[in-house]
Amino acid sequence: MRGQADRPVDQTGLRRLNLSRVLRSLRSDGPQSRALLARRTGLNKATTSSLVAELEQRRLAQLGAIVAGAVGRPSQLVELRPRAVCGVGLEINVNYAAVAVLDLTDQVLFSKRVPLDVVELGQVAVIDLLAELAADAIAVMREAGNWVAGATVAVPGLVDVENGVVQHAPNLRWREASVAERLASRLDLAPEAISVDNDANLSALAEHAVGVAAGVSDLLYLTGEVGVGGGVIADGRLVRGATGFTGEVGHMPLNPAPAECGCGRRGCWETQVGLAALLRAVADPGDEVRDSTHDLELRLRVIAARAAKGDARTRTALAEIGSALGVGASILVNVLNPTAVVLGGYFALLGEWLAEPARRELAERVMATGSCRLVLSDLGFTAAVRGGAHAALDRVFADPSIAPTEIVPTEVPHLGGIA
Amino acid sequence: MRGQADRPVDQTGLRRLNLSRVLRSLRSDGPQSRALLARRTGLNKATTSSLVAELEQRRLAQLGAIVAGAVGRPSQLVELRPRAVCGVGLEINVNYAAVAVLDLTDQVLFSKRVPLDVVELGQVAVIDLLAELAADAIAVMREAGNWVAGATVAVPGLVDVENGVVQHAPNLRWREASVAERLASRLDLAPEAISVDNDANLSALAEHAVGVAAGVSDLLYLTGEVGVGGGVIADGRLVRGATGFTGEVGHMPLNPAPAECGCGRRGCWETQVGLAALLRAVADPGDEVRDSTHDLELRLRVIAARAAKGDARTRTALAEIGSALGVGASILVNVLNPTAVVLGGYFALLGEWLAEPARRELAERVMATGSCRLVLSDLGFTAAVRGGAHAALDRVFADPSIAPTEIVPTEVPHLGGIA
DNA sequence: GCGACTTAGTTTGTCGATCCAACAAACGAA
DNA sequence: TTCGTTTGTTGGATCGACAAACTAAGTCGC
Repeated sequence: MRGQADRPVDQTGLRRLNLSRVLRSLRSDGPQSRALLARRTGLNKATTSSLVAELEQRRLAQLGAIVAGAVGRPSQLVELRPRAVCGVGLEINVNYAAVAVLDLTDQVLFSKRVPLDVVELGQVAVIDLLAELAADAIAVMREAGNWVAGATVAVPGLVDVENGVVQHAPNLRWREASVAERLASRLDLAPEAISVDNDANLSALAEHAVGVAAGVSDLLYLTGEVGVGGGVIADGRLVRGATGFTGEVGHMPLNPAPAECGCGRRGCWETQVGLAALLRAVADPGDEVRDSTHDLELRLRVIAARAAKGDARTRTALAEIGSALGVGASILVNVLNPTAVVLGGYFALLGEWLAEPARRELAERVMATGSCRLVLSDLGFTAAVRGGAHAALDRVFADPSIAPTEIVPTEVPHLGGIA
Repeated sequence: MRGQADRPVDQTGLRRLNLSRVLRSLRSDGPQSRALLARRTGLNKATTSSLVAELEQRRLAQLGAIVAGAVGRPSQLVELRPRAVCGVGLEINVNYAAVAVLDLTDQVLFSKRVPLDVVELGQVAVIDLLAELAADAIAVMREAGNWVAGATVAVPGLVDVENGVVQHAPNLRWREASVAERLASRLDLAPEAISVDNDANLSALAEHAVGVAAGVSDLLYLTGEVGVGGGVIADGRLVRGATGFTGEVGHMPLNPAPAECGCGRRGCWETQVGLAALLRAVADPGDEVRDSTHDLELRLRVIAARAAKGDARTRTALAEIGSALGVGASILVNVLNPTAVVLGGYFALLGEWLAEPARRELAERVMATGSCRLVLSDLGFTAAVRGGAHAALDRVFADPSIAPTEIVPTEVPHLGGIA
């Protein structure tokens, strides 16, 4: 549900493009005067004023404080308008569904997470439940007078982004699920405003936009879940690959011990650093942390607590997994040469014990020494929804003219009593 | 020597963009009528005519055959103009320097290759020699009335593309070489028309543009030289990474036998599939193919001949290297999910024996089964220069208005004798 | 062989977006 | 208080694309 070509062919297209330039400058450079905005965008002062006026009417920007103190006429700041235009991020995972709504300033306006058993419920019921969740959030937003720019669904699996179809999500046991279509029929949103993407991709976007790697234009996101997911951002753009498989890093054949993997192959990286490998390494069967009926996050905290206490087995296991993580990451870093590797999912939760061994391997194996740092995500399990909301908002930043204009009561000028 | 931001801010910028759209459509869709061009670009017929006229004046396009036979008025084809505007590709490698000049239709207008010992000559002498080579080519072009759009130098090493500086080229023993600057002072070209890039990157561009993977927008290029180089194109764009190290795939730690690598580490992929590994595997010391005073291409042909004859040692060695190539490639394919993997350098020359074992490993290890094919480059050792020439021409495709207008004698309309 | 139809390309006038230059507004500095 | 500086607005001027009407040049059907 994307894919219109770049088409600034006529003057209105040019206007769209310049509106976008100004809006994006407000996002990346913060509040600033129209004069500065003009210098930064290379546009004329007069044009900039006109563009800002239009952004105001579309409720995307607003005039703020007046800054005096310097030589010359004081300037009035232009800033992104909070709580007026928002984007909806949705997520389906094995154990839960979630929503988050962000505004243009990346403020969270709404957030909800419900546990559920996706495999048991089945595709249709889950999507309908997600639609309800989304509809609620959208209703709340509209009641508050906000305009909803769009919604993006994060799914752990292979997604045909163009058509909004989940092609294969092994952990959900889904195949060929037309998520966007089904959602569109249940939500009061334009079809092109609804999209679906891989969860690691969206998490990478979130880290790029607001997380620990904000503004980094080349980054690699690695998340430890049931599998191992990867999201790649190169030169500020998400890399999806020819068929959307980019980031299927869990199945790199790296494990020297040819352990069997769920994918049918042997020696996959996942068999070293996946969640199953972690649990097997830190505890025997029957241990509470291996009881999958318990909440994953709680079990991970138990593991973290044991490591903190100095439990030898736990520490050794985490150190080994950290090393394996570093070895795999070093390969990716040599190929992609990112500025930062961001660890998410359980990697972030146990990062305190995983990061150091991983960094050691990286330092030893990476060619571009010193140019890449390894950091832990602080978005936790909300990275995907935030990324989704951000992706939805990106539609507005790319083309601000899709935002509706406020119906301004056209100030009929008083003509001194004449009709 | 690049990096102006995207700046279609005013109407002339819009015009530039539309000129580019038309020109690129001519490249990708071939000769076509103005009416069809208008439908394809989404521009108005009148606008398209005007744009084509300007492209004609800049000698980028020309009117060609008239196509009749269908209902309606016959159409006149518009096509890229051959032999009028050209780009220069340059290459420095360990044993040779090379030039190639291409026109807009990818025709080779000039080509030359001179053997030399780069290490012995030293930076300054080599660059000066390259400048001479380039100056000759440019002189020939200008004599023929052609306009030279720019020149791009391919270097086997890490390049700061922005500033045209070779930061480190181990095989050349170069460090911090201001190639672009030095070349600019010796060539009659604008500084911004001269750029430098990694040879594998440019080769990947060549394969993307004219080679076996023409038009493929997600591809991985792997070249076997002294080291192993990689070039990544994702979504039609070259991926360079944060510091230009993208494609340093030779040093992925994959070799289970921890053989020592030139980089100081152990177990690098290069120690399995690099040229040194090949030569060691196929022949004992003293064998003619290991005599580095001979031309590499000839020695490779000897190896190919032995394999063709059925020599057991050669065949076994090639099969093993092919497998190792496949294992490494599978990792990259899982990460990047390209449509095609193109093998260049010595991989292509010995491709007949390397490809099959490599394909077997790929088939076994790649997640996105069936979506990626492995092919051999047919550009041989000219891939880098061709890619360079293409990169130079890309400046024109991106902004046709940089091409000079032909001085057309402005037809003063006869005003019936009145002064 | 002729008119009806179809498609290619041009001409003319209009619209719209940006730019430029002049100007008003509001302040600091001397 | 005056001068210089900077912000933001106003009123043409310019330029590029578009729409619609028109000319050109063929095919098709009878």
